[in-house]
Amino acid sequence: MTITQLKYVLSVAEHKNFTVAAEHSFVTQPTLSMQIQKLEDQFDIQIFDRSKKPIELTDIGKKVVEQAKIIVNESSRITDIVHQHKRYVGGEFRVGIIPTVMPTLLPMFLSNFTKKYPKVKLIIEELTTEEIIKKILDNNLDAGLAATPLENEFIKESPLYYEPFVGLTPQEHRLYKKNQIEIDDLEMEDILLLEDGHCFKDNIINLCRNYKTNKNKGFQLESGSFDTLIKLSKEGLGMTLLPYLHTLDLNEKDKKLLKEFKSPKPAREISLIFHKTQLKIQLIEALKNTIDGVVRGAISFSDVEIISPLKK
Amino acid sequence: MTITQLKYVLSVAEHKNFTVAAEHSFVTQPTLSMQIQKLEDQFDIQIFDRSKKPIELTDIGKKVVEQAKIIVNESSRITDIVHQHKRYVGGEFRVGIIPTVMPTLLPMFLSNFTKKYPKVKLIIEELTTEEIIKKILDNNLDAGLAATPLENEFIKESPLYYEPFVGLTPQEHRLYKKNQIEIDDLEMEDILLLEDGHCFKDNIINLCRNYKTNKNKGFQLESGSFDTLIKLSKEGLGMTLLPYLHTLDLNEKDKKLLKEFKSPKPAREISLIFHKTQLKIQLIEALKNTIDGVVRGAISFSDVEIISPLKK
DNA sequence: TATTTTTATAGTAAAATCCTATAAATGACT
DNA sequence: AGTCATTTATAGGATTTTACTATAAAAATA
Repeated sequence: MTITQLKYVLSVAEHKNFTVAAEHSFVTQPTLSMQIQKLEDQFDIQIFDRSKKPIELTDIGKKVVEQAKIIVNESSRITDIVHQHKRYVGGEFRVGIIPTVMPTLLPMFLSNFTKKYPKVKLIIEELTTEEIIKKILDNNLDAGLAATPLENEFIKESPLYYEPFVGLTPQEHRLYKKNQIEIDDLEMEDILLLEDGHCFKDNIINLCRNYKTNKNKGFQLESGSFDTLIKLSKEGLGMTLLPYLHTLDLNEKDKKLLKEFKSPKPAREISLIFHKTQLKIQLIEALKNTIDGVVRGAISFSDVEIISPLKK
Repeated sequence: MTITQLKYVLSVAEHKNFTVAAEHSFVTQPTLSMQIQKLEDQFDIQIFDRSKKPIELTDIGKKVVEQAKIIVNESSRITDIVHQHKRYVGGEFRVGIIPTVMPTLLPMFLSNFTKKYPKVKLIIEELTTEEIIKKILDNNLDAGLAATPLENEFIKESPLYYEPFVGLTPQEHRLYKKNQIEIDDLEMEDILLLEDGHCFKDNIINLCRNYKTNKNKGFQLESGSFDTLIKLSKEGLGMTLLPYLHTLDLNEKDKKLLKEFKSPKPAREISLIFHKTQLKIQLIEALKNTIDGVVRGAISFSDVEIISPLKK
């Protein structure tokens, strides 16, 4: 039994197809087929049921795949251990970023990072907080950028910045006249929210819920992007709340609609998160330092009240 | 990197010698040396400091060895998983037995077991309870026979029998006249005990401590074998306590010195113990069934009071 | 039935692994 | 220091393994 064979098995288990699996493993299909056959012969088992289309795992195949995952995963850690020892900053670095952070933060640090660490192959994925956590725990992701605190015992959080919520009120809105708004001013019913899955939505819900009972009237509108929310808001459908960094690239006209909160401003905490075992710690620290550097100029609120991003 | 290379590394780490390691790996020394060099070259590290005699691990070498242990261990589990699926009862089966159980129990089941399961290569080691637990947790042992309960969260216990303690009193002893003895009769000071490390000693200490404060006078004599204790006892140095099965092969003269406890007799619980993950579960169940079978005829006390084998 | 897609097999080239023989290095001992 | 013994490294070749190309066989689709 070799690690290579196990990788081939995992590839077929993933793609349910020998030909595709072979391509992803950068070998020809006969090579992969024969190695898997060898493994099956050695243990005298069938890992795959080739009669089904698409190919299925047998009962014992499922167990073997589970164990193979562990072995391949643990094997890949040796490389990390060596890199860590050498303080080598390079190799693949897979980072997940939540959608409400991606468009504002990524442009700020991406080119800086790739220039400073040319040997790192940065792989960025836009994912929800739940997906990021799951992938970090499964070792399918090396780090994530998400709103915290997450209260997950296996995940470590390293806060990067506090991003206040900023109100955006249409001219007809009851709060339009106010210079600054307060949490108590908010009425859950007339706030336009992002669709489910975005932790920013949960941030807002928690923000309101902290100070008054949620009347639970159901939200009239849910959208996946702030741009849509802003447009709808300007149509007079209600106010909305934006994360601070998103307000920076509004046009001058729209900026007039913004309403800051009174200090301490309610804010979300954005952190670099990663597995407690701290694999690829140099890469993580390199990324943290890079983001710290670019963020310092753009956002540095300290007198804030952190709102939880968790569904209650 | 291959699993074979990692095994070679572990072998050298264990034996601190390439030549010896090669023998234990059933390859020639150049083969092993070259494979280790290949691994070192691939990661561009030195795993071993060959200038030291005997060979030492480098700092990074230690980390690599730790990870290699995990990988090799997880790899070996695949075989177990396949065997388990096939309900195959065979292969190596490593069992640790505590010294006070070994001589009485092993002869009872050994030949039965090897006859019934000729494909199993049974490897028996005499070890203390602590050593058995450690080795089970490290996957250096598949099962153990020890006094329970152990209160270890990773170890499962499957009780086999309850073995009462039996007193042995010399003729001059104050208890010699009694027909049956009671726990309250015991005086810690005049009981001859096994030396430290035997859980049977802790059994006895717990037995006495349960009913009267230990006067902590220090024990006059400690020995590693019951035979010695019996001889010393007959010299008039005090009474001693034996596990029931040990009393069966005393000569007739000595048997007259035995004093049973009143029911419920204090007893130790002897269990088959193994890792919660239940690797090699068929083998474990095969062994349990075999022992159950032979034990039923020899020992079947039920109205007993189980004494803890743990140091308090 | 013909066509396409997918997996298995055959034969061969490339590579990796292991062996024997031997050199080099290290330590021990005279 | 010089010799011997022990241990690790190197060289060269045999064997085995892995991977490739080409193609057959099987299954699914049309």
